[in-house]
Amino acid sequence: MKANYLDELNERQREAVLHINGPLMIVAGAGSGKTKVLTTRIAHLMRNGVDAFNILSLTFTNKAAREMKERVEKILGGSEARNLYIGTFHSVFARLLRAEAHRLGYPNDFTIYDTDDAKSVLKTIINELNLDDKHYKPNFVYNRISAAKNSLMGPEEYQHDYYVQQEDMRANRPLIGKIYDMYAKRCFKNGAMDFDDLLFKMYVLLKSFPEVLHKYQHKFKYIMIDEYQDTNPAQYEIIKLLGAVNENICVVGDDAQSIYSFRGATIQNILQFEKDYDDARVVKLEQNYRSTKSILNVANEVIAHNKGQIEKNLWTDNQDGDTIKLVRTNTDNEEGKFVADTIAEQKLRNHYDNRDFVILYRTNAQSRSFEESLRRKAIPYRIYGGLSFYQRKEIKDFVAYLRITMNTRDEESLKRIINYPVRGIGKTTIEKTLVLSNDHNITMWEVLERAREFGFKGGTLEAIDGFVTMIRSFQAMLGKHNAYDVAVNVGKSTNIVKELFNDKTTEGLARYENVQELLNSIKEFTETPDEEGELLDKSLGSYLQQITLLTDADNENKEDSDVVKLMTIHAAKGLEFPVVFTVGLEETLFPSGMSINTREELEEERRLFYVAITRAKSRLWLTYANSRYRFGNLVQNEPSRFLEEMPEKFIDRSYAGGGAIRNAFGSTNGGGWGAGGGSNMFDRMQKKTTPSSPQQQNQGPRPAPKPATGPVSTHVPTPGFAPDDPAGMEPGMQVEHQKFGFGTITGMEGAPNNRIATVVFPKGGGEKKIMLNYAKLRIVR
DNA sequence: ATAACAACCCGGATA
DNA sequence: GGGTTGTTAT
Repeated sequence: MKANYLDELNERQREAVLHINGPLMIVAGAGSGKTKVLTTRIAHLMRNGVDAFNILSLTFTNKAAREMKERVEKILGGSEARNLYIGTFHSVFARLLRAEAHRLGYPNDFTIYDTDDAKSVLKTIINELNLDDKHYKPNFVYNRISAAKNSLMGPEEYQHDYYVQQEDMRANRPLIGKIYDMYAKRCFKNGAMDFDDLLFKMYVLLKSFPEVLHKYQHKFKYIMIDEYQDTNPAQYEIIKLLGAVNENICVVGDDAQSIYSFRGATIQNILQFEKDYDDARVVKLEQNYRSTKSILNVANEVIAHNKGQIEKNLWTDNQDGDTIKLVRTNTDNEEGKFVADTIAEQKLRNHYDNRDFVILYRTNAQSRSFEESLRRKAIPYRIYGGLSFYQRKEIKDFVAYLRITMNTRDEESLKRIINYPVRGIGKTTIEKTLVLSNDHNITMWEVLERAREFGFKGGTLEAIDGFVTMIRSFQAMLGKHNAYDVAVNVGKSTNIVKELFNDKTTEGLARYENVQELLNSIKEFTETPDEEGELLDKSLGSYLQQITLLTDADNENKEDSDVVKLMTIHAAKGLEFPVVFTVGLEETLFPSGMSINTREELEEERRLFYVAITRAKSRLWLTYANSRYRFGNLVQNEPSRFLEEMPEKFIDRSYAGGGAIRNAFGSTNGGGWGAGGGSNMFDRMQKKTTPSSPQQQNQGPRPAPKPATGPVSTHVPTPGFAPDDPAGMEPGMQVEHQKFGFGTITGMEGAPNNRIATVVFPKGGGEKKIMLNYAKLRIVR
């Protein structure tokens, strides 16, 4: 062990580390060395005689857990760190529940349903109730149920809670309680828990079985919680229960970075900590080691617009650094192009690698224009988020076989693969099985097992028996072979691997490779020592429960490859990058149009902006576009209100054109470039510029980012551009297009209600087919 | 049964 | 625009 581990800490950090017994709250500002303090504290506890087996450390992401474990190991040197119980709330509780599930009537190998599984179950139930799933949208219902569970409200209470019922009535969806009830029963019948159940049932378990609570209270004598500001009431109550005896609870958080209220998190948990534990020690980490003064000052001033923060003054010894660059472009595509150009330029000018850059956006859908522009410039990139590996269809299909092998109650998985690959068990048979299972109150699997008895005949009976025999053969393997051998056998017996192998299309090839990758991951799982806790559980059931809790970001193998990263701001929390582009800073997008109705919502958006800013170590670009495509049509947004909240001193607005942005803010016509607005004004105030590409402007002595290619498709529409009725358009006419500029209609085809014009745009890339219902054209003459 | 095509929906962030 | 679901044609 490093003897001098305390020397590497500043005074505040040391204070936090040295506190051993009793409740402790560490208020850790962005970039203040939070992880270092947490890991050093764990090491310090162990140094002072605390057994690793008695330490529980909970995080929100697998990545944070992994990192913490590695760093503790590094400080301690030995292998003792292996005995620590470090993991995400969900994965730790899944493991504990796995050990205790029988008490709740669940199989120990219960299935964990991800969001898609859960919504699919909900859709089934909604249809069973003869409700319209356009009105009772599974997504909406799921969110309601999720919120209920996160505040520890079961179906009974939900249906009898006056306030909740009022809400559902007002939303004209009075039957959500009924759906919740059926959903809970269905999940139980299926032997399945969804993500929220992992918290909810954990609470129920501890509350209902004092001996279980007692056991874990004495096992986990020291508890640490990372990102405490993101805990929800369920997590809060569980922590409180577990820590009630020893009260050795150490929470770390930053109220300024609370961005998960949609997941039920309540900022109250951190604000109230001192009231919950009256002898709590509070330590504030206020020195930032990450960012330049410019960046930090901007961040501080932005967050100061929120009310009711824990008082703190984040400061840094780092140098002033560059100003923050504010960039306005005409369209989302130009925004993408600007960012790609700037990355290329910065790589040359300041010798950055691709891995030094991150592009942060509010919504995943924004990634498209950046992907395109990066690809065009041959800059390698990777998008984080979106579909996780385990959400791909071919993987879910394969995993469904494994799930049904472990847990035959799992109806969702059964339905998924009962006729995949096709084996002659069609819709009618499945329906019949379903009805029988409901009538006799048994699982579908039990119906299939007793198919003959239930009157199935001929080819159908044969097919069913074949299926049952096959699944049983997998189950028989479990005792004698490891998870990998079982999985390989599943691939063979079902013919899935062969079938994918024979598919020579590009997608088929990718699917085949994905399944191979799945098999590899199972192999790796069975062969490597356990990551988390002392439970050396290498079973297939354990594997299945873990993978559902993995996200895209946990695909770490490409972690340090030299690529530009693209992700949502949410996904970037806890990370840092030398150069950050925060994009799409427009009203209705960021802040989201859905979160501007209450102060609470808006403040959370602002905290999100704060998180985005504080990811940057040395350079920060903020970009926004006058107009962008959203759901297929062009919309125009004003610059984000957050841009007004930044101190002028540290901002370089010359990229955007200082006049232009101020005009947009003060504009009475409201639009970024409405009639007589934006572009006109912009022209007037920047006489020397070419109006076609405002993002390339360079006002000061500072060198401009010089995009390598000229503005090919950049066209600034005529002031007052408004589309004309397509009905009046005929070949020969001169028209104007928002992007392609002026052109001539040379041909017309298609039905009267869906006419397609052929238009030649001399400056906009030649001949194009324009669907008149979609693209807006202005008739010039 | 599958492929090709039309209709429809989406409002967001995640373990 | 893009992804998914439903419908129709072969």
